[in-house]
Amino acid sequence: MQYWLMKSEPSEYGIDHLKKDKIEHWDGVRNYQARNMMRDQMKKGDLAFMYHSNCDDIGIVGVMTIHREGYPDHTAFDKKDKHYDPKSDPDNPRWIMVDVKYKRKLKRTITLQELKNHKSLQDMQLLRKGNRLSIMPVTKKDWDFILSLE
DNA sequence: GCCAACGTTGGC
DNA sequence: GCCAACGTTGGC
Repeated sequence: MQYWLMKSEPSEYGIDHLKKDKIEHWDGVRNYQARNMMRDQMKKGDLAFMYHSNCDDIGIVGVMTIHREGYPDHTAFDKKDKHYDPKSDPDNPRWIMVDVKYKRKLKRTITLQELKNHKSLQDMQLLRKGNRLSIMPVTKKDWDFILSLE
């Protein structure tokens, strides 16, 4: 059982969308490191924070469950899709996605600024300078601590 | 809108 | 395999 953090822009797809949809595929990841984690490490039943980036209220907003393990991201084959990738061959898909399931919305947003203020979280990958990964593992220690802030 | 920090591409 | 140019991410 592992813990994760997954970034999303709420103007594209946020926690309220997932609350309504209940289950959604996490498509559009076009970064090899993030893909490899979805393909090799994410297991059904793992828990993930949803993190809102590029918005007025940056931070952790909810909890999701990994509902389906890695499978081909079909949006890479769709010419009309924003994340279309002509180099992804349907017979040998380059990109992977998982399905996530809504678990709950946090009572409040735990902001990036707040996370930065906690010494015990300073080693979190999220807080490392220049970090641009949209999917990253979270240790159980950090997971529990962050939830205790809620 | 700016810009630092990456990741990717492609010529050599 | 190197590296410059370019594109993207994401906080501010």
